[in-house]
Amino acid sequence: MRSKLPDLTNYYLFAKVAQSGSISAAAKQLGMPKSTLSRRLTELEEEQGVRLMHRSTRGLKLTDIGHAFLLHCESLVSAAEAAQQTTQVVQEYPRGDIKLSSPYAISQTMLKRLLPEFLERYPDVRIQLVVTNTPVNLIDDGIDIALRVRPEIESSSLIARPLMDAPSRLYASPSLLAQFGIEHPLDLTACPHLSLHYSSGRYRYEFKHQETAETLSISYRARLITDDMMVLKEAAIAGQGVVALPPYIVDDAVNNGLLQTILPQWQLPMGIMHLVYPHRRGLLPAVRVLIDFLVERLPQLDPEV
Amino acid sequence: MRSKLPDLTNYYLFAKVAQSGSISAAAKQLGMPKSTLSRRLTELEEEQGVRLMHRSTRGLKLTDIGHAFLLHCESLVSAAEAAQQTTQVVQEYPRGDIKLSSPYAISQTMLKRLLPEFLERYPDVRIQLVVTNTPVNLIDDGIDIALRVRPEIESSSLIARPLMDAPSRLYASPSLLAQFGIEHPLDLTACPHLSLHYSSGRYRYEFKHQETAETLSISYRARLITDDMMVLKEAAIAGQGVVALPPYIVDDAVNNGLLQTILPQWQLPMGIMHLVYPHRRGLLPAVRVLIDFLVERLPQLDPEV
DNA sequence: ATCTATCGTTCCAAAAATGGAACCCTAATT
DNA sequence: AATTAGGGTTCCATTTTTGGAACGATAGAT
Repeated sequence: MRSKLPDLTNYYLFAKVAQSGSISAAAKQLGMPKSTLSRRLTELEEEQGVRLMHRSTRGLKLTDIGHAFLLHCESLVSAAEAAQQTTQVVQEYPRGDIKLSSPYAISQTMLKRLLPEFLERYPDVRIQLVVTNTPVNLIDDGIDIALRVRPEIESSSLIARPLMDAPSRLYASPSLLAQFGIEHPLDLTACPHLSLHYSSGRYRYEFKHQETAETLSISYRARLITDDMMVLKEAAIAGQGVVALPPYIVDDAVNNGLLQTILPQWQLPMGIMHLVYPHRRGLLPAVRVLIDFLVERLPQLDPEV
Repeated sequence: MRSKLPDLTNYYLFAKVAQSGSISAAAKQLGMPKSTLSRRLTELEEEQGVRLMHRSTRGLKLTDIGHAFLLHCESLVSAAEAAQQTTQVVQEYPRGDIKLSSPYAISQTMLKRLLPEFLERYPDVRIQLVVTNTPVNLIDDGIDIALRVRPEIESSSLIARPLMDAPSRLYASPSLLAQFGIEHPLDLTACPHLSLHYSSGRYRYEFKHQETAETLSISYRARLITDDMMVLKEAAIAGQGVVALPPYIVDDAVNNGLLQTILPQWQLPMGIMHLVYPHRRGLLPAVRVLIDFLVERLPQLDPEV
């Protein structure tokens, strides 16, 4: 434990004065009054209990100890300048490392097409893409930007930017539909289901009729539960059950006739795809341009898989 | 020119906080209120324009840039500690380098006998003995202690410690005295002289009778002028002239009958042997003990050559 | 689900640092 | 020898910083 903590700025000032050879010259160079400089050097000497420089009317002269002390002060100044440089260089233009978090689905359908373009445009930016369907803690995991799809944007200390609506629809294979003719939500109680994993444990469809606004809640027990939308898609194509997925995931399969939309009149809760980041202030250029890039390009992305 | 100079203490505080993992812990460790610490870290981030750490209710977590910044801060702290050590280690006990200045005469008759004892007593002290008869500028030449013999102690910004009176007396060889019977100062106008070099150019004896207090000033032109008292002594022994010298230089020659004291009733101006050093405050132990040693031992030194 | 301990931040009166002017001192110049 | 220019120091009203207390927020415990 230290009873009195030293003002390291005095070390820096001492180095400057030693270089200049006089307090007056150093004061002019530093743009500070010589009275302050004089006082702080005296403080430094008293704090150290040692005379570092002899005063005369024509300037200063370092003592032997002053010389030895100066050597370390100079390396201190170098370290300070190096530290400063690490923070300044990343602010000049987009450069440096970004850690981006995304769910599988978005990564595989969208980011894989967008990120190469971004990297091309900003050659000094490196991206670490963390793909996971489990919720991430931006701060604990050191994430700069996270892409999320949630029923609503949760308030938190993070900044959120909505990107696009992410509706889900029900899909099934023609073969399954042939087996279970599904004309109404209540018909779903009879057929098998596939589902994303919900940590809440609430496996149910919250339907709302798009014209009558009638609501209907159907519980189900899924035969296959996973975080991987692509696995669900393939299982659905194989006729293993009904599944709720975002259209952009299954559009190609629908176009090819491998899957069909079920109950188009009944809407499922809308998800909102958005990105979050820790704060607006002190946003690095690299992070800022990636946010801007994603905000601009993701909503306009043509879903063609 | 820098418009706003950074407070390097904040770098140090940041390093401490990064180590501790929280502001509260670091505040306790540093013995400062956490409000100050919090404020100064915020200052640091604003000054750098970058977020160095993410705050949460359970502590702090460095950003990537914070980590990079920390590396340099740690080397800054190391430099500061090394600097501090250079000033502290010489204050613990007498150790380190001393530059001591002395005239030839004192060096050859006194210091040569005293310094070995001092070095023996303080094994971690090194002495650089600068022997010269020309006046030295303590500050320009980096002298810690200077021995001087002057008619009076000049006032200056230096600290002076009187050691002993340094009277001069007139000496000559028996052969010279046989040739020039000297019974009165006026007899000196006829005989040859040897003299120390006086930059003032005033070569004269300022006599004062020790009983009548009568004064008498005798000018002379010396046949040999030098800074080296030993040369003068040998020349006097060789019968080349009358010379004014301190007794301790010539005592052995007087005892051996090689020289004789002239005009013992007439006193020459007293010199004062003293030592000077730049300041009392911040005196290093090594310098202090050498001063004490010289003040104690030099006056008591038995002149036996 | 509620409570609690502990974190970081904010507030504002008190304490400390600041800096322009005046000052003293001495080396270099006249 | 007298003068002057240029250096470091001191003074004190002003500005800035400080730090104990109150506050707000949240992760972990009950």
